Amino acid sequence: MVYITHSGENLSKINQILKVAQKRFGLYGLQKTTMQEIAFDLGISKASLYYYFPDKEHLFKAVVEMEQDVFIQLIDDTLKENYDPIDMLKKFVKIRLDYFKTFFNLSRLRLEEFKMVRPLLSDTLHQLRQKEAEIVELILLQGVERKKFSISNTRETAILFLELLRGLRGLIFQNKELMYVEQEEYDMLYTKLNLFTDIFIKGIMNYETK
Amino acid sequence: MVYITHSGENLSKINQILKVAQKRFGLYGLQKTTMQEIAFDLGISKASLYYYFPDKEHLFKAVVEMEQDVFIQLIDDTLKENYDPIDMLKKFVKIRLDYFKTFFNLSRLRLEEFKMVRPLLSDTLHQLRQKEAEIVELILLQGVERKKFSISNTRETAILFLELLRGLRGLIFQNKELMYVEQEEYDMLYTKLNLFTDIFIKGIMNYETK
DNA sequence: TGTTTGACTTATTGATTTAATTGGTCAAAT
DNA sequence: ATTTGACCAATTAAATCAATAAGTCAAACA
Repeated sequence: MVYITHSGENLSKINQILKVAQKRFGLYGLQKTTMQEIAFDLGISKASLYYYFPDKEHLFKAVVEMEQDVFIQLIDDTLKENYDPIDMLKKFVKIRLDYFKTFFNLSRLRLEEFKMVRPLLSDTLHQLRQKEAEIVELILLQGVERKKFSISNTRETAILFLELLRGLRGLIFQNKELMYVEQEEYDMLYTKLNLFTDIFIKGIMNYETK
Repeated sequence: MVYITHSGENLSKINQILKVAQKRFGLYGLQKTTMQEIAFDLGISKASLYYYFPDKEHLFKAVVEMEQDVFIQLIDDTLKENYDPIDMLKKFVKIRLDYFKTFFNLSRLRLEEFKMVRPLLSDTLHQLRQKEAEIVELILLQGVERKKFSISNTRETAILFLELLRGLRGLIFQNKELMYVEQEEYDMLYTKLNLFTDIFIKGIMNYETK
């Protein structure tokens, strides 16, 4: 994950840096956070920061990757407790929304900046998408196995499902300059997501062996 | 539609202006098109242009409204020939995509500019959304009447369906600076839209009285 | 050897000014 | 009713310069 591999003793230091950086980046975004500020928060010099991370972008990337790991871990843990594919899919939608709620509202990124950052996070975001697709496909496959779902191409369907979720969420930002979302908007989105998920589930249900 | 109501003789002149303006706006967008250029294309002076339209924004708005009228008319005409709700929904999706294909590829707007233009077109776009919602709801209602669909809230479902379409389309622009879309991307989107529409239709189907 | 730092250079950004372009007005002409 | 050249004000684009932040490095330290 991190650019330079460090010895055991300093892993906590890196985590320390990541935590502080996460807070700064979360509050002010990539552009409006300086390396000096992060160093100041840590009580070290800017030069020391560059000992652990080659540049600002790698540090930012490491923070985002850390956040994604937490998200994926949460999904994995929650789905372990569930066994009904339908419930799993619904749970997935909820956890996913909650994650993005905290993620986006912490980082009051301007949409313009998010565009700048995108190429940098391109592969990281791609990996997250892949991981999400795997999770959803797994759920769908379990549904097919138990004769609950009837899906010809589970991979394609999983990706479609995720893109529909993403698309629905994306509509919120269409009129905005800042990426800040009100609670009310999240509630509305959640209602829509549930309505959609119900229809989608019914749309992939197996009615033949009923 | 147009700001000033003119007498019969000059309606063609306004249409003439709209056509020329559409071409210019389509090629270069709102900002990079000057009133002088449009006037030059028409062979009249800039001041004459201001005789027909109070300002640049109203002219632009009139062009967009003209394009929307064409779209709605095409939808209405096509749906008149069809009577199966499922076919109608599929046709709607296709016509809608075709419309936006020509619309977006003509106007190579920068996404940044589109944001600037949005408030100006706010009510116009809202009207189009309303009209689209009416059309889709009508299709759904016909499906319910014929016991083909089972929908508790047709209005809500129609809006959801449209938002899912919009969201899916919106994903294309996420990585772009320019709003130009390759044919290949449209083909992929069309495949996804079809897959989605099939699942959605199955998701609102009535299986009880089968 | 692994870690830290102040002093330094270079690249970006922000503010400011100025010149050029463009949106919009109007009296006069047709 | 329609058209226009001349005009003004507002916006934009380019250029310049100052300030800030990114990133480097030799030396010090543990």
